[in-house]
Amino acid sequence: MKLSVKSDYAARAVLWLSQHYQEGGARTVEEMASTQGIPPNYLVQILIELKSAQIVKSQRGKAGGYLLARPPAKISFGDVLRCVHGETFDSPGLSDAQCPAELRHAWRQLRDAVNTTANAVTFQQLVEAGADKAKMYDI
Amino acid sequence: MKLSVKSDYAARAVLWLSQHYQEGGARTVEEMASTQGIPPNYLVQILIELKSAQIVKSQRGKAGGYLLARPPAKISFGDVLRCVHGETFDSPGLSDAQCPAELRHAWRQLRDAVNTTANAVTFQQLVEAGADKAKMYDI
DNA sequence: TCGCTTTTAACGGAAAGTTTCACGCGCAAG
DNA sequence: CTTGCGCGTGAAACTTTCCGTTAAAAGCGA
Repeated sequence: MKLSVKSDYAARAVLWLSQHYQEGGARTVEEMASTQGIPPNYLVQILIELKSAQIVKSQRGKAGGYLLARPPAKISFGDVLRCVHGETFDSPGLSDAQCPAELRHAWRQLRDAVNTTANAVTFQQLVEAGADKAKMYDI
Repeated sequence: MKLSVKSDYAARAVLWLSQHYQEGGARTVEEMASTQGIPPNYLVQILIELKSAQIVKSQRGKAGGYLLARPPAKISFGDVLRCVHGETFDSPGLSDAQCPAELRHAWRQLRDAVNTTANAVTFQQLVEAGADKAKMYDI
């Protein structure tokens, strides 16, 4: 089960915004795209989806750009995945009546496993993990 | 993250072969396809992949067909998923150097969660779960 | 040899994913 | 109030994967 780059791009964007959340100002798409290695025009589309999911918000005009809609501690990995793809995990078997009941049960187990772990990871945690690692190199 | 019908078809096929494992004989593709609601010509391709992964084996000629290569207790859900798709879980971020280390860690957590739960489910368990449920209706 | 089955390769339409382009809109500073 | 900067939006072009079909080759048993 291979998922597309879109979710990776989205996660990078949210992580980067999380790392700059303290500073408060809005960040431009261009800066985000160049530092994260994402095609700028594609990133725009992703950010719009993230915005309609209330994960980020935007400011227009001069000094405009994007920033998180809420603190990184309140944004989970699952939130971002659900925004980009429909669900964190989905199989045709889950909605096909032809699929045997015992098999659907297995699919549900997988879905639940992904959901719980994805919901447990917040971007606050990721930022702290990155900061800790950076601190190690400071010694 | 939506996965294709292919894995569902493959799981149904293996489950069905598991349910007939005791009887010993080989089952034809045609029978499998019609009872499980799978396009026969597509099922052929899937079975060949399952065969090359040593999950099923085949017999040619009259009274030919497919049967499991080993007991259902030794076949996990993860085995079938890995056969059909490359891995049970894969994100571009896992292999892209551009992806921040802390993010890759999150991807790994998800991958590991899927792997462990998918490996924990055997087709023996699924068959028993189905049999138990059938027994309930016998009363 | 003949009929039954798997095996293999190739084909093609449909859908999704990825990227780029062009132009309209809103805010704020000058 | 105009102008410049950056977001907003839709659509086009392109690539890749998915899904299923077709047809011919080859093995096995009677």
